Amino acid sequence: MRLVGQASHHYKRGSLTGDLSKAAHLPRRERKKAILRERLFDTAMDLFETQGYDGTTVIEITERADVAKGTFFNYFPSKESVLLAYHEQLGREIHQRAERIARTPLSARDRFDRFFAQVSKIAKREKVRLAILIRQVVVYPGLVPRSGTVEREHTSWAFLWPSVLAIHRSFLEDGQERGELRGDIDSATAATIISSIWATTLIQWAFNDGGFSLQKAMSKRMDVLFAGLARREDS
Amino acid sequence: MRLVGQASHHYKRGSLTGDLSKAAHLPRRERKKAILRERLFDTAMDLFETQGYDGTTVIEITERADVAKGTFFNYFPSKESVLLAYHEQLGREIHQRAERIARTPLSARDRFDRFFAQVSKIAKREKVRLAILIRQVVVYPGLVPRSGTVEREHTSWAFLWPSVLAIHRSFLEDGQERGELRGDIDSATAATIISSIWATTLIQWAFNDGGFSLQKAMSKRMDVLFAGLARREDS
DNA sequence: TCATAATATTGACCATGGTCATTTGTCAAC
DNA sequence: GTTGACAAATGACCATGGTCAATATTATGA
Repeated sequence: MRLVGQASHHYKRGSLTGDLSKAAHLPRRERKKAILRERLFDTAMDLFETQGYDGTTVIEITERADVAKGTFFNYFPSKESVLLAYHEQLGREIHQRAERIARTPLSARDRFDRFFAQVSKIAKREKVRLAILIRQVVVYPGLVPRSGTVEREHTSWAFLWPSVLAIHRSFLEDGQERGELRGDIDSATAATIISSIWATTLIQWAFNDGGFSLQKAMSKRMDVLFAGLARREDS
Repeated sequence: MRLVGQASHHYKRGSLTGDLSKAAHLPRRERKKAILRERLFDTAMDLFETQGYDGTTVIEITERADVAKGTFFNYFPSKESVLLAYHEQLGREIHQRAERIARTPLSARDRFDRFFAQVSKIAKREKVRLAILIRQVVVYPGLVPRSGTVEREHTSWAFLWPSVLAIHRSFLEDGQERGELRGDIDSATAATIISSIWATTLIQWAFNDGGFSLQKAMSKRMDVLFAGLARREDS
């Protein structure tokens, strides 16, 4: 238990909602509300990071944020939902990178490799928090995206899957390089496979306290996936 | 929430510990202890199945089993640990099948297919319980096997991974068919990939209330894995 | 049969996540 | 200013998972 992490505070505050810069023109009530939510989020995540999720009580959070216990639940429906907010934030950041990569003229494999590099960087930065997230809510039904048809098919790792899907699709739709991937595999299947491998690798990495190179491990597995398990005649 | 399932009671009782048949010659104390543990396990799982995990309190379990609340914690260190016991039981059953298949003279793909068929059957039988298990503890660190070196590398889905590994290894060590799989892929990597795909597929299936053919879905994904994502020159 | 030790059962007790009626604060209209 | 309507903060309260010292039960030996 416990998962006490070294308190690394290089986390960019204020990124929970992108609106906080715009928040200046909001009515005072709204502005204060947003600020307090942010403060609760930051306080909670900091405590999670230093004391672990289970080792942190809601009262600790609210005392440090200097509000009453009940106030916390005005802003977050549950203790766990703080992690859900974190999950969304992480997903947004990752997806932004993915979208940029999807527009880059590279081979399929190179696009994925670049994506892995980016995610690895983020994972390294978020190590402790990621481990907490994984332990606590990764398979949680609350993370299942309920929107689109395709999305509904995917159950966990909501924060990776859309990005992988975007990259894979971009490749298929990208006339100039069509044909480098097998055409008979639908995007959803490919994305599911890739992100499930990612998920497993990330879990291993997080629980291993970052004891191996995430990028190398993932690259090795992608080698296998690209080339296939079966022995090839032409080799 | 809730996950109320149709109460399907075709679950073989008394299989929590294989010793229960032998239990007849145990001293009375030991025998009673084993029986009570079994009763608590069965009662708990039945309630989980009908009312969901969160919808069942420990008091409900103990009242139905006609003991005091504290007694429960003499037999299980936590409510969740009932699910851990279930997880182990499931793992044992699956692994037995895997070992038998590993000794069967079939091609690599056929061995895996047969294994999938078996697991699919078990999954169908255990549908509700499996969903509960997944929701509650699948990624839980308590499930990480801490023994062997290789095992420690794998983080979740402990109940699938050893089986997949066994089959894959059996194939590699099986002289008569060596060469059908690429030889440069180590067993652990292959097993990780396969079981992570399995995990994702199972999660999707369980949360989809068994709304698609587990076997077909898995087969499709294995096709991709065996052939590889990259376009092949010789096709 | 009794005394003693070993073990199992019990329920009062605690900590904590979460609820909700009540209180406090904010803002606009007059 | 004063008032009233709305929103937010508050902490007493509840439910439940888990602990533990006290009690009851069973086994053993004389």
